[in-house]
Amino acid sequence: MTDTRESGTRSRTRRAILAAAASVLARDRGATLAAIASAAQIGRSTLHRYFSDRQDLVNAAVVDSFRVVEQSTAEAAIDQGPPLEAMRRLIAALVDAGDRLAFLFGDPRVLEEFTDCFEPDLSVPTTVGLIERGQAEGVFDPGVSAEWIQQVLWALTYTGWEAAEKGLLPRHGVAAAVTRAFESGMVVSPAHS
Amino acid sequence: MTDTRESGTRSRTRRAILAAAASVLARDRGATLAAIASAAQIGRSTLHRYFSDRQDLVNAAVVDSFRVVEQSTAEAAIDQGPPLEAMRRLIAALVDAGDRLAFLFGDPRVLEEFTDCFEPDLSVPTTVGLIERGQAEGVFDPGVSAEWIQQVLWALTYTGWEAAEKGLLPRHGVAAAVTRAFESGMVVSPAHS
DNA sequence: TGAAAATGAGACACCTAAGTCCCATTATGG
DNA sequence: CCATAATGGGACTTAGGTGTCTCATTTTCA
Repeated sequence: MTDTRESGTRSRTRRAILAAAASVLARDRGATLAAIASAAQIGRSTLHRYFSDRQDLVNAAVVDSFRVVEQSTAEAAIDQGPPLEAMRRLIAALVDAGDRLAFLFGDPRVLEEFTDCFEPDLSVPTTVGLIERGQAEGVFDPGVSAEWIQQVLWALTYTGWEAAEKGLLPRHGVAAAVTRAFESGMVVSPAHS
Repeated sequence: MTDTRESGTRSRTRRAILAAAASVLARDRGATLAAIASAAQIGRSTLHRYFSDRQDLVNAAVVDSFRVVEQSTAEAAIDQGPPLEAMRRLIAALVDAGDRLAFLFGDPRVLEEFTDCFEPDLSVPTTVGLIERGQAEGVFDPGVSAEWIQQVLWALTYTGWEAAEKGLLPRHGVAAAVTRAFESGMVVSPAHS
């Protein structure tokens, strides 16, 4: 699966670059390659040795971030247990991968360009799958599409990450705030006008 | 308040530029000035006659978008009537101003740079004011800060706009979907684990 | 320890967007 | 109808990021 032909050093450097790219680009999409290299604590020349193009780097960062988020999702075991609890685990996992999610979610066009040429790993349970399971069990709102619920999930998670970034929320309270917002919204009493 | 020293023609052109800038930049932050000028159906030279700098244009677009959103907020009369219904009017208004809101909300750094040097118009009722009023009346969740609720409001509205952009939601259903998500979240039954 | 791998710093040319003028043309308004 | 405002298109320069290359230095590993 992972490249066995790549030396340990190179592999480590590559990871550092991809992580830095996601982190920096999440906060500033127009960030310079020099800025990314600096964040990764490497020289700009070295960056070019790993990724010829800027586009090449962005592509790789997207794929890698996908992989990381997918990994987090997988570790949340969202295909097991009650959907509601699975969702809570998923939210916690997504918040932990905040940088990567912010990078993927932050730019509307990044995702679009890749949803086409991406064949999802079928061995990994999907977020939409969890949502549909929850809808079937009557836990998640069946009145809207699963994709919309997924969008809301990502948006809330991203917002929580951003709020923590700017100090609006404490780091340790993000997952709880997002979960609360996702599950019951912002209105206290059942409000039927 | 508005420039009376500016001719009708210039005023109209200026508005067109600002609207185009918000619309284009909302969808692509790195968009060229030529692209913005093209979207405004004017020449690039003309754009430079109105805004010397790119930064100048962006600043003006932010200020203008603020004004438009503020205007929409004001027309929603959010300081009158039950908070819940006021919020529904506000959401509808924000969705209508989707372009501008997406532009303001889309870039985390745009807002930060301006919150400092911005003195809010005190004659206009504020969103946070509405939220705090609702919290005081026990309608909105008093367990979290008003600012966080505002962030969630904006995030959901933005997500609704974006979903409509990519065809995930029908245009006429955005306000309803956002309102529903804001008020009751995505979970059907009252879920107390 | 010695060879190979990996890196950093810098020099360099290139390209694109940005910003500045200029001039001919069109639209506006008294 | 005419003076003037407003515009569009194009030429031009500038600035900054990008991509390529070289060479000296450091690190890794057998």
